[in-house]
Amino acid sequence: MDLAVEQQLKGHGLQVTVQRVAVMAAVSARPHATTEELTDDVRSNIGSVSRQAVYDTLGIFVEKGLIRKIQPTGSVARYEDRVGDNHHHLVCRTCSVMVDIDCAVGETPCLTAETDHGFEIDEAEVVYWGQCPQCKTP
Amino acid sequence: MDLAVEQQLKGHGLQVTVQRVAVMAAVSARPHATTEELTDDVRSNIGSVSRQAVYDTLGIFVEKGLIRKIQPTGSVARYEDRVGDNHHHLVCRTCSVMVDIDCAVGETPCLTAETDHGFEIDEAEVVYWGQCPQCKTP
DNA sequence: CAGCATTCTGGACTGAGTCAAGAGTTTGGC
DNA sequence: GCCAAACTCTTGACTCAGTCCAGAATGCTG
Repeated sequence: MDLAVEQQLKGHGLQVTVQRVAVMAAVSARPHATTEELTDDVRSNIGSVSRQAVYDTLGIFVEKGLIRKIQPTGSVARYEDRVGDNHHHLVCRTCSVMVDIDCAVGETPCLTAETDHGFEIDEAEVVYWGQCPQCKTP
Repeated sequence: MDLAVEQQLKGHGLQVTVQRVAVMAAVSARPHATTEELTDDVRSNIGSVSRQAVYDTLGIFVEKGLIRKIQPTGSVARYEDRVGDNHHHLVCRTCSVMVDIDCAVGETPCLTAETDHGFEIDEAEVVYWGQCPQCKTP
């Protein structure tokens, strides 16, 4: 699987380094993790990384479309490796837990606004706010 | 119109102060403004405010449902007074300009995921990413 | 108009994220 | 295999949004 990551990186003209492979692995292993969490995970895998390397790597991955960055209101940046499919997120207002949710309306849903304001829309990001099962007290 | 704001505040058990009225006026006058922009607007209206008063007031208004806070990935917090209706946002990836867009799918759209994961969903927030007319160079 | 609760002010502080320069790795050509 | 050039990582200083706190000021109720 590291081989697959290497191919991905090379395919985008990026050098293959232990840091990058570890960051990609961390994002895959723990979806919706914050930069700090990812840094910790990478450290426990390869010993040490600088914060800057993680930020840098995440930024490049996002730019290349390998991962997605999400930042709901009131949260710090989070990353996930599910790209290309059309899924959205459920966020608990109380505990901030975030879960994936597949869009029920087909391939690229909610893009019904496409024609407005002269914008050229390339992505619809949907966040559902509510209470998770644990937090909605009975 | 200040009277209406006063009624709103009192109705929610809040004291009426010049700062609060001015903050509400600023949010109404300039939708999608950042805290800094709002602070500037308030200052030019009533002379001076502390940053803390603005943060505090905005926080209370959001909590009471008088305004809405939005924070797309990579942006600082922004506020708007359009609440209750169901509209979404178009954000330009290049210049970060943000415009309102009415949902084309009816009253509370995109809530088709309602049944999943045991969440109790109360709001669907939709952000369309793309290029605004100015930024999509021809 | 007096007293109390709420709100505002000012200043110090936190923490995510950025910048920049130099050291260390990768990589592709020899 | 080896070397230079390009890329990437490290380190440390820095920015900036947002928070915390204690004391002063203001709005509200009787």
